[in-house]
Amino acid sequence: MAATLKDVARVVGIHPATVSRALNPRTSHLVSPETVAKVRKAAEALDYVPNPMASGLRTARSHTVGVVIPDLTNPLFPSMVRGIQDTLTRAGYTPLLVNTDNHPDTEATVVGSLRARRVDGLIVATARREHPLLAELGDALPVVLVNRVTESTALPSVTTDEQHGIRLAVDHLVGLGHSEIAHLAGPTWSSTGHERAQAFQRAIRGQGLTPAKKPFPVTAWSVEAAREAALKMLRAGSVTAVVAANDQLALGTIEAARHAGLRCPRDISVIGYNDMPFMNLVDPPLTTVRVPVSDIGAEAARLLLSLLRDEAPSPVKHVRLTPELIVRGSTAPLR
Amino acid sequence: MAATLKDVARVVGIHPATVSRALNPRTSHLVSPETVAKVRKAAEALDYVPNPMASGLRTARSHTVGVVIPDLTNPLFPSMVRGIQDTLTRAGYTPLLVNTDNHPDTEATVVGSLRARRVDGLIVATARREHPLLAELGDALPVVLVNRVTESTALPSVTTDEQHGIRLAVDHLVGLGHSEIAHLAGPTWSSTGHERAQAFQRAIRGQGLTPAKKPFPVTAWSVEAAREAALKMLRAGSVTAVVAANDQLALGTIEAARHAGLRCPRDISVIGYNDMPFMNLVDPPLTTVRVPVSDIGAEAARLLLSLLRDEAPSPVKHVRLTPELIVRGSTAPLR
DNA sequence: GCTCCACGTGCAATCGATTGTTATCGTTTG
DNA sequence: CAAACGATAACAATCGATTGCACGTGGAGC
Repeated sequence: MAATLKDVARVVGIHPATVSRALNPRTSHLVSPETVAKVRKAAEALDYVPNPMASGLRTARSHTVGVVIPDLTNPLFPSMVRGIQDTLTRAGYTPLLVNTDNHPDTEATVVGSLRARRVDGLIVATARREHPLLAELGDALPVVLVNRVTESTALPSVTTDEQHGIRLAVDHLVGLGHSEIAHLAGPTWSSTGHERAQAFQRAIRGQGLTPAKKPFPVTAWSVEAAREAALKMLRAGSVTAVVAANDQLALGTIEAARHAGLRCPRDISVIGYNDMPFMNLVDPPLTTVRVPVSDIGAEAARLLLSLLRDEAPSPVKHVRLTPELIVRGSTAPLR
Repeated sequence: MAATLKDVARVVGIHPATVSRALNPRTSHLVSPETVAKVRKAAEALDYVPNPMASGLRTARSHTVGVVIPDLTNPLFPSMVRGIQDTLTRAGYTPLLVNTDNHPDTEATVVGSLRARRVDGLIVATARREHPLLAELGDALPVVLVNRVTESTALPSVTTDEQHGIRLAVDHLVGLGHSEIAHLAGPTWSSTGHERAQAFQRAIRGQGLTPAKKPFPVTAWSVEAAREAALKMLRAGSVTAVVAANDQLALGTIEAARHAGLRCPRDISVIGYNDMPFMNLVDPPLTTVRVPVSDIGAEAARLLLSLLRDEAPSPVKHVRLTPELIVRGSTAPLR
């Protein structure tokens, strides 16, 4: 049905190989300009579209990139995926999206299916601090980590400056007069959870305060997990403000506070992290650290593309973007 | 690097063609059980994974499906996409996701890229009532519409019962004592906008009421567009309740009401449609018609898979799922 | 007037899997 | 005893694009 190189060649009256060279920008200098013009015209007329399976078979490159995320329905990821998609597509690559649901087994399966599809590279948003699989993958094909990183191996990554983000949050609260500030930490297996917790300690000490008791890490990045942990935290001691490790945890904290008879922001201030969609419309509108999610995706795609282009192995590169504080209604001056 | 059929054949000491037949469940009956067993073992040992580009080239099937959505960052779609992904993946197909941003030109481009990739079929969530491109596509390959349908041509589809959903909303409001109920309609180019508007008229008349003045269609499914249209609507006459054509429009309506000095639900009740994530956390928690978004996706994928399997053209099939009313805080009895 | 080179193009092999046709073998049967 | 048969498996062609190599032509240089 669809036209092939041979069809174009027949129309122009030349050999298919010449048509191939003429149409490929990298080799078209080998063909006379007149022939190139004729080939272009004929290809256009036949609406010739190269068959990626044929060229992929020959060149062993699929022009396809695997994108591994925990779960597309987590509102953090759609923007990131858009950033990735837009950048990859513009460069002629097709992203293949898979979800791991944060299960290492599922991850192994879906990554397997990506490799079966012969993806040229991977963008991985599911890194854990300990993550043996990633080391393996990094040896086999270009891999870029987004958002989270791993300690298992050195891989290029695009992340944000957690240190800075958390400091913005803490400084904001201190500026409002708070001194009894607690951190509801993310899962410790996640680099973001870990780094934000450390950044919190540093920021607090930087303000001449002492960290509230012990850290309160949750087991999952979910509203439900946060609710329970926050309840314990609130019972554990007097706290007038909470820096949550992400927006879900902040929402859970607010619910827990409400459950404990505290009103936010009147009795307790809460700050989130990420600024997911609709966080301006929840009750109360959430003060949060905004992460340039779409840019992270775009940057990761660019990084991977550069890896795919270069033959020579380049030094492992880390890109860090800067978050900003968005002040809304969930934080208020200490009364 | 990776093992091929030939490698497996060499290990077993037979011809590659036989290995191919042994490994393919559809042809393995042509090979003796003992050979099949030996082949399976060798394939396992070499960790042979078939090259989809090679088999796709030969069979002219990519085992790939295009999924065309307006915009992944619209919270309605991630769930739908998950439903599609999970179902397709289980069946050995890989979804290729593209965004059109509701631009027909962008759509033409991205659909073009899908066809260049030789997708075996399409799942399209961007149908407009007038949509010439869809007729063309439907002739060229299997296409299933989701959520929205078109009048340009008859294509299989998976949608919800708008009639029923809107009736649930209207009946709820009437039950609360409202009689001056308006509809903030979606764009008329969208079948959902159109059908919900018609369903509204019917439901109102079914309650023995008269529809409030004229319809108020917005130009886009956005909070901003809704805000403006809702302002005009509120000025146009007394209204105690609004059925919005989707959640974004409901949010815009609530903002407009607030701007006009009305409190929701005290002075005005508002109902949304879809029940996007976080609609339980906005202020006030949104009463809305919940659509089984993930099921829609899964059902569409199943429908497409059946089309891909059958050689014989089957009659065009339409699946309709039933929505339900979720009552929250944005509706209250008429005072 | 000859060699040599550069340029443009053709030729043919190749990527890995699939599939229609053919060959082989052991067995059965008239 | 030969032909026929069924079951396996080998052979070879094919899908469409790419690419190393060979070939021919025309022009430059001596």
